Amino acid sequence: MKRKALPKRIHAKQKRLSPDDRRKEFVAKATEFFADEGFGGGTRDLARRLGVTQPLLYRYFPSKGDLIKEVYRTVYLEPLDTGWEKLLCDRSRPIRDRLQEFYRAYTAVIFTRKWLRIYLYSGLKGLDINRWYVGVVRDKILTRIIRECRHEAGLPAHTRPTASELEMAWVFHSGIFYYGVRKYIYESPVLEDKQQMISDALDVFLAGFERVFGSTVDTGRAPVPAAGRAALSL
Amino acid sequence: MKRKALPKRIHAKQKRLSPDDRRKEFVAKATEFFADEGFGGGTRDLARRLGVTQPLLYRYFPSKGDLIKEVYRTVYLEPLDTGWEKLLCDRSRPIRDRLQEFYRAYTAVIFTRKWLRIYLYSGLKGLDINRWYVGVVRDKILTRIIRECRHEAGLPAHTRPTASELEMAWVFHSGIFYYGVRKYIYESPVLEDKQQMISDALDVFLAGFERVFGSTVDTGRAPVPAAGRAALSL
DNA sequence: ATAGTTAGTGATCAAGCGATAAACAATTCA
DNA sequence: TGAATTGTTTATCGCTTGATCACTAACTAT
Repeated sequence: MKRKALPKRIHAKQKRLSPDDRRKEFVAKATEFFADEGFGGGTRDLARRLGVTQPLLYRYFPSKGDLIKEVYRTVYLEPLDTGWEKLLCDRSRPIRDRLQEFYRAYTAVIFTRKWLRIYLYSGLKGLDINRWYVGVVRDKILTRIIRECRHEAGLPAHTRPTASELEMAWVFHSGIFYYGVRKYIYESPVLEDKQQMISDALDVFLAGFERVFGSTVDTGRAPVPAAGRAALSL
Repeated sequence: MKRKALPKRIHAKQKRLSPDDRRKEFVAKATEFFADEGFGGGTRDLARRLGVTQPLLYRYFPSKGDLIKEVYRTVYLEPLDTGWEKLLCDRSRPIRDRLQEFYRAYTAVIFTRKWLRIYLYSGLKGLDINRWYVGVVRDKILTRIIRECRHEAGLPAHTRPTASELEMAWVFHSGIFYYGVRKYIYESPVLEDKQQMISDALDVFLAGFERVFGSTVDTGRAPVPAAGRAALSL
């Protein structure tokens, strides 16, 4: 591209990017690379994919582990905190709309081959950042969802969710999450229309939640239907 | 234990097991080992855990890959096919009981650190056996569940499930599945009572399914409530 | 007992790994 | 222009990996 004089040695490509751009490029492509190969992938293969030589990586990152940490940081933190909490709590809109929009936006971020694979790999490594992320989902998302569901059902919404309620929110959330795993990790055929999946899942969850945990306010049913939470009879 | 005369060399332990027992022991412990370390774990570490030397592995398995294949086989195939299909289709019992018992049994098999980790690792490798397993779950479990749900809701139960119905079964199933992942992979606190989680999830799913996909037969509601499957309004 | 078979071991190879040091090339500034 | 600086490569080190080979010791059959 931009080469003044032919160097004596035949260096196929010598870009000489600004350090900051180079670093960002390294982290971005390393994310893809480790998503594909797992974190056992070699630094030589990674460098080949980057179009540079392997030792150059060590000018930008002290060790492979540090590069990986940076990959984690960008994957986990970059897409987060985009006003989702406020969206979930905006009671001027119907709860169903809020949840639908939230999950549309949330899945638009995490339903990529890259994100899901890095997430699963880091989960298998038992990393702290993964535990932290699970905690964030629980406290910032699921707890709010339950609060809003309670409010909708005419239940007191200011107390902390019960363990059972939280668990149901997890089951619902994980069900949606696994749609992405099936599609991008297992590469299994899924319902092509993601929005409909979310919509249906929401319908099932909201209807079921109210019926199982809801009060008598607007249903006329007993608070906890006997058939609904019956003990296992076998 | 059983040593006639002290050998000249100090061989700490020389068990000399029958080949068949040895092989089984190797596969079993290799499963645990790879579940812990991932399939990148070294053969030397594995051998150390087995209490033998590394070359001995190659007397029983031509290569590390072959050993791993055998691990897959035992993990995936061994616990399968225990009459679950018949259980699901036994219409002499209430559908809720059947599903509850099925998921109690199913999760008793797969909710182990070992099973879940091997499953996730193999999924990330994109192995055929993993795709096969996903197909089995879809055809042998979820399709039957939907058929029974339809029967329960007074819908025709002999036609193949729609893509939407199948997707909802996946969301439900995955939600339960991920309870195990949260507990054994992320080691995150979960609702201690697994049975209650299953029970509640079932209640939500059954109530929601009937409301979203159900007919008018026993509910007196419109077949597809307008509010239930409304298009997203944003 | 003794010969034959085979489970198990120690030593080692070639290849690949992460990481380092020194040489070189491109840019910047005097 | 020439010196200093910094990005990039070549060459290489020490270590680990999967795999192999020759050998030893335990079991089996006669």
